[in-house]
Amino acid sequence: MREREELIYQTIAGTLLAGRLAPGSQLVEARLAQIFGVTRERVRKVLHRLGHERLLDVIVNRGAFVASPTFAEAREIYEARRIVEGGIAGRLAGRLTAVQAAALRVHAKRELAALKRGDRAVSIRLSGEFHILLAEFTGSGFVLRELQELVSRTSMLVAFFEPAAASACACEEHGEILRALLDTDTGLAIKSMHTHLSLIETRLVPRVATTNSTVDPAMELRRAWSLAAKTMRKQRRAATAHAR
Amino acid sequence: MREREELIYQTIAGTLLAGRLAPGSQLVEARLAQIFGVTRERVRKVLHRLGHERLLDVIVNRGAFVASPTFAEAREIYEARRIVEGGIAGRLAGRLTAVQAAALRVHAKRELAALKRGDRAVSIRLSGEFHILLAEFTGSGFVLRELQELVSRTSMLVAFFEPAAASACACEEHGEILRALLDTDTGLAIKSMHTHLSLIETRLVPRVATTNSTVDPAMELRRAWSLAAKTMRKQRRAATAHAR
DNA sequence: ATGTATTATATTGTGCACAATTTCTGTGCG
DNA sequence: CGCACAGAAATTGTGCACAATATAATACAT
Repeated sequence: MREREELIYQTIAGTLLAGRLAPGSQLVEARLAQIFGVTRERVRKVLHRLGHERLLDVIVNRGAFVASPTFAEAREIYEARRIVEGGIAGRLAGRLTAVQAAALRVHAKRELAALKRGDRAVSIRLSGEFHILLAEFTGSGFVLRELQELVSRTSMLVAFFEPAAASACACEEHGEILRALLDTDTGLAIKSMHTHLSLIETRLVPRVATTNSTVDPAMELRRAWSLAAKTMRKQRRAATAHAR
Repeated sequence: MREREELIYQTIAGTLLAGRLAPGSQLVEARLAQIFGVTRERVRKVLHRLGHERLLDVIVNRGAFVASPTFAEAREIYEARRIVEGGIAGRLAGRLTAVQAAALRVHAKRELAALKRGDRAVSIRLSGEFHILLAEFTGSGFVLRELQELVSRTSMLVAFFEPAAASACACEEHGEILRALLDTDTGLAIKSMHTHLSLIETRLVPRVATTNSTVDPAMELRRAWSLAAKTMRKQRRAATAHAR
């Protein structure tokens, strides 16, 4: 029962992060409960958790709504990232262990490869992971969690404000950051991180009230849920097969 | 009813932050509900929230326990602070507005005054607020919230690992940070913030299993609650008096 | 005496029914 | 037509009873 709740969380969060749900639309507890085949209390808890993480706006006595970030909020998120990732870069510069440096180098190589063969999906994923990787290398669980939250919210912003196309970090910039980190030039590392994030930020374009997709959010979630359930069954089957 | 819940949260959080509760001791829902005069569900929600903020360890099917941080975790918190406050300092250096600079200057003056007249309570409060103030000046609500959480956890650590005495930041160090921020020397600002935090960290002393205070945590909370209720009544009376 | 199975107790977790609140809808009135 | 207002409908919020679980206590066998 407990893992079911986690799976529901993952499903809703994933759908949200992918930007498949229209900002401002309400997620009705009873409806979702029916879809996921659980009681309302389970859904309720998940919704409040997502509210705490600011992926949903939950308003008392009114319900949970898909967050509809303003452009100003978007810029605030990027500013926050400059601050904490700047801090990370500053702390990491000249202090990377050999294995960390190696890991970053192979990561950079994979990024480049994905880019060259035009695999956009992988490219996006890897370019996000680069930043997470740096956070991990600080050794601070707190910092890691924070950055994960920031990256999550960034994904949501990108889905709403970025005109369909690019959305992977420019991978040479990652290379440059890595080079600065390997050197002992703290100032350069911070600066290249700052400019990198600012560059990504400029890709956002302010648009007014995107009232697109009048679709019922429940529909989208039902789809995501059936998909999740299917992959779970597959995994479970593989696990039991492997257990022999 | 809603404000009651918030007041309960504040009461427990405050007692926790002051280090009045023995690490590891359990907070039983039913007991607290009785003390605070609410149903178990209200208390339950507050406890889980505190768990999310890591002031309590909540374990499924077992309950909520006062966090008992290890020394290693303590050091991790300080490292996290170096990273994010380093980031803040780096972002703020040479960018403070006139009013921000002024505010920091009067703050520094007040700190010095409190220190000189030996008012330890005010001194501690002000030295904490200095850091929060800097976070505010980034203009990022996210960063502010993060730092507040870090400072909260620091308070708890100090209560457990610091040998009774000092626990206010050395105020000349704040002065030095301020000076670096007013200048445009980013590197210096970051460095002075780092050394400042490291210096505070060295005041912690690792001690094993402080099995002190076998007192019932509920007792302590009852006391805190009656105090909170009293001050609330006083405030309310003042408010109605003022309304005439 | 010691270790183990078993019952008892204490505590948390959950479903459900109902209360409280907000939103929608229709109606009367100017 | 516009607007206030009352009632209905939809939705969230909460207390409570009981289920599930973990811990403590007890009995029992070796």
